[in-house]
Amino acid sequence: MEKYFSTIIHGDCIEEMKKIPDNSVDLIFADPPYYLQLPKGKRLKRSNGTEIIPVDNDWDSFESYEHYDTFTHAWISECQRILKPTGTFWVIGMYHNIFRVGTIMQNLGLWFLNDVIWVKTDALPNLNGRRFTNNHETLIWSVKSKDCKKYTFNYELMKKMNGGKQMKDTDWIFGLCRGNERLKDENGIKAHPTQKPLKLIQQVILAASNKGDVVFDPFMGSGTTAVVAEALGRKWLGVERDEKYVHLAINRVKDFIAKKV
Amino acid sequence: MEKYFSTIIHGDCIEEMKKIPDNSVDLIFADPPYYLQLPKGKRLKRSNGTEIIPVDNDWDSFESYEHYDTFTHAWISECQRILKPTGTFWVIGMYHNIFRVGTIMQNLGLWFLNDVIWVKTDALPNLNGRRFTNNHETLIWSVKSKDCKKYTFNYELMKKMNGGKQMKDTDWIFGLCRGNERLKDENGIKAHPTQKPLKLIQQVILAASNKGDVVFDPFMGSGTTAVVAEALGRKWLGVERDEKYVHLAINRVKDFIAKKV
DNA sequence: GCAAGGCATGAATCTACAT
DNA sequence: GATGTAGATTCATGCCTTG
Repeated sequence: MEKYFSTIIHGDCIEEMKKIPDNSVDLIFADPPYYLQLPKGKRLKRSNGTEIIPVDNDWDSFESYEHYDTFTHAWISECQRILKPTGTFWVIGMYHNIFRVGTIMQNLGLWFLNDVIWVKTDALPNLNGRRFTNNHETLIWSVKSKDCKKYTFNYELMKKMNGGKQMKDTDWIFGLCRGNERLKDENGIKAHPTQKPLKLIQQVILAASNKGDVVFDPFMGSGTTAVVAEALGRKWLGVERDEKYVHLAINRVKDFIAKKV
Repeated sequence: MEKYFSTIIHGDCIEEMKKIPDNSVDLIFADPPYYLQLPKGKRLKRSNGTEIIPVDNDWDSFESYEHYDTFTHAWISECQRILKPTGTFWVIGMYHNIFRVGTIMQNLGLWFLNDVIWVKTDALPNLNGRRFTNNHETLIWSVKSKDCKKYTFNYELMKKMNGGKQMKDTDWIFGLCRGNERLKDENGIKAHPTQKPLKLIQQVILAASNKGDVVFDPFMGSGTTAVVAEALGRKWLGVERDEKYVHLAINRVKDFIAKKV
């Protein structure tokens, strides 16, 4: 286990998790593919003619709900296995996928503590006036099983961060990841399509882990979990399937450590 | 069909829906049992010693997730059948049940428009400091199938009600049903454990139906959907299994009509 | 240097119509 | 019916240019 810490493993998360012992991580944060089912190749345009770049990456493509469910069941059951009885497991998603994710979690015996709503402050408006603006994502917060009562939750810290009042599942109000925080490629284009804001992950890690705890992320992407865990003195470990993102995340963490020292 | 309008049918909603023709209702609002899985007989107490009355009614008891799913699949597939291609179907729930409900809806081919968050302004605080305050419920808004594009949505009205800006899925901020609005029995105790606020149902009906449309509610409970539909000039129809609530709702609607005239 | 305004852009299940 | 093209539509934020 120890040899792994503070590294991003390039590989399939299910295969890599199989190498991790039972009951060995304190906190899991997972940002899996959402299976958006957007039409391939079609681009929505703003009135000024600029295009909206959708998430139509290969990693978000599945043949059917059934295929998505099989994949989801596989990685979630590994997460459940490696999670300590005192640990907690977070998954983020949207209405496209979160209901399926939640059902599979319950079927596996994971026990829900909350469904937390990340309310966005600067989401893309609905461009055709046929729906309500899609302005939030949902985080499911769970424990390994119903009888896990002694999980880590820094209630008082959350209360303090919320101005002295008990933090609610709807008090998670953050902007999207943009500006200088958003990683860009050599052409100035966003380097990862779904980079999450530091503040969001920070709140998760502060709420549900302590210094020295092991934080695991099966879909490391641009490495936000790694940077926040490193900054907050947690041990961490991540898996990422796409080599391009592995390099992105490793460099990001290196940069962060270099600037800190 | 016509003979049914503006009535509350006493019976099992699945059996009663079977009598309703295909493609015949414009809007369905459903507030099904949440399957809270609270321990029977246990009562939480406030610090002043008073008891919190939980929802532990028989209608919320199921043997297992599987039984809940079977029941859910049955009533939702009937709703899908009776819904017009131009109509929309709303279901409200919490983290205990909404993920299962959403998965079953997707499996049946219902297509999601939004998941709307009802943010409460006066929810019960978390009493033991082991979770975030549970401050919202989730409404899934859907159409009969993916290809139903011409559904009713009063976009401009919603925008106007939201101060001239596009209404978001997180702009649904209402207090709980309390005070004079909350129905009481002869002893002054709440007459129905989960009575929904008028404002919430009003926003649903205003958003997704027009005058003269048919609104259906398979779990009528205290009759909130009936009262709002009546007030807004919609035709309506409801089913309720518990005879006590049927009488409650009928009297409530009668009172409402009497006061209006 | 500072204020004002221009402009780019965000996990998006788009709609209507013609062929 | 399936497929392709044109069209209408939006809000908050932050960086950058201009004055």
